[in-house]
Amino acid sequence: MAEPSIPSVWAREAAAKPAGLSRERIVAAALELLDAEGLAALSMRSLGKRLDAGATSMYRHVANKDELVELVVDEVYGEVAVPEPDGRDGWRGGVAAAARSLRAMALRHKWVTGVLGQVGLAYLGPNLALVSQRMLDVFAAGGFEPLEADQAMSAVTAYVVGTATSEAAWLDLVDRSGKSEAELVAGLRETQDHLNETAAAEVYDDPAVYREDAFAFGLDLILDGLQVRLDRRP
Amino acid sequence: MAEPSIPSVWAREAAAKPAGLSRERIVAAALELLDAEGLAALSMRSLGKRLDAGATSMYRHVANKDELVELVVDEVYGEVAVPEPDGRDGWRGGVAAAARSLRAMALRHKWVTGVLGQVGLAYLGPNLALVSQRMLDVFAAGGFEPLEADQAMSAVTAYVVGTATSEAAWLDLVDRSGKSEAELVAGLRETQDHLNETAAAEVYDDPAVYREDAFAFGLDLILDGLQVRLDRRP
DNA sequence: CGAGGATAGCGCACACCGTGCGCACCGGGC
DNA sequence: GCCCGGTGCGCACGGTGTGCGCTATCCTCG
Repeated sequence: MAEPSIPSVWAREAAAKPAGLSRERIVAAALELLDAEGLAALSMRSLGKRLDAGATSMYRHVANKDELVELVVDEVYGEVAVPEPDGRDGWRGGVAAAARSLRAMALRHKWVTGVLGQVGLAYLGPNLALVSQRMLDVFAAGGFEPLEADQAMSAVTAYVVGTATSEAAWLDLVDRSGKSEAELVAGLRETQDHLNETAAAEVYDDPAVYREDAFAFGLDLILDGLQVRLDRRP
Repeated sequence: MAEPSIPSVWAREAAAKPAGLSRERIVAAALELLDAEGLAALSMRSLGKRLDAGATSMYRHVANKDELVELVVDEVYGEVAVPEPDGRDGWRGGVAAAARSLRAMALRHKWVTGVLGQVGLAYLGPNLALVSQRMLDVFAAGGFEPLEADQAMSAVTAYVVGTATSEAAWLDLVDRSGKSEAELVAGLRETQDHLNETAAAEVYDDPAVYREDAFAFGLDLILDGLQVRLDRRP
């Protein structure tokens, strides 16, 4: 108010609203929108609204909606942490940590798995490539041959992504239903007569804990399988 | 041609164009369309055209487009073959066969993985439920406890679906590009400097064989891991 | 300082989407 | 013969991604 007019105007322009669009700002806004409202709620129009921009203004900075989404996917891949090769937990600890980090990312951004199924990422971004490379390094440091390392990495990521996909879909269903996870399980068990599979899960108080244990179980299977392969060496 | 006229007319009505819409006919047409042109090409309008029907005529038989898609998904799950428990290949052979069958189905219908990522199948259809149940039976017959069997099945299907998702996306990209798989790999290796992961794959003449070997590798990891668990028993 | 060209943003328009609604028709029971 | 439940359809509405051409702004060069 009573500030000297010139700097205050400048400051307000710069701080409150970055004014100009830019690739970064667009990607950041899209990420916010996706996290807050899900994949279906991301449209160029809604994104424009969030940026105080017109519906087609983003096309100066981004070729497609598809390209935009790929950029956001790569952005969140930047959150995945892969330990250094030769870390003190060995290859097994390193791979497990990376897998958990990937899973955590996918559950933090429940829409990613939906995108992975939909769009065959045309050009994998730098962050995704980095994660792959670093996982390969961990396997290599563990003594796996390049071909083995490649296939092992594919197996681990396929498992993690597969798990996360089904979990994300389930969680999405849960909070679209409005009920709690436990209630919904109970309800399903009534309507579907054969579901003795999840019957096994009822010993768990907390469904989230069950899901986490199930994930760890499957991950251990793969890691044990890799260990077997290592032990069979000359 | 020279048939008695009355039965021939009747036959033509019944065989050539079933005339009336029905859930089955709609689902069958949707499946054809999906297999032929992919998920993006399925719209109520295009489906109506294929059925010589109006765009909204299907809504008498199907609640939603989402429900329709779920029906089609369950339909193709009917193609998945799970061996009898106690088959002569043991639990390991049975699970492997089921996994291969599931993978083959997903690659025959490249759009399914896209759907699995998108829609949290609200009510799993009978065929899907049957496949799950039969896989559980195979594990049970192999001596796994119910909880273990449940988690093992989840792990295997997560791995298979995860693999199929990334393969389907890749294959989709391939034939959208118009080039051959080998050409596209070569092209990508030039633009992306770090891809020494797939570098390992170049020893293979046939990319399809590589993909199959990679799948078998990961599946064996899981099965070995399960064997370890079994051997560790009292 | 003034002019000119690049570029960002926007509004409009187009073709397409899922789907609610009410009308027309048609086959079977009283 | 009449009625009536259900089937199919056309229309319309609000939404989508995005191509196109206008305007306004800002940077550069004379």
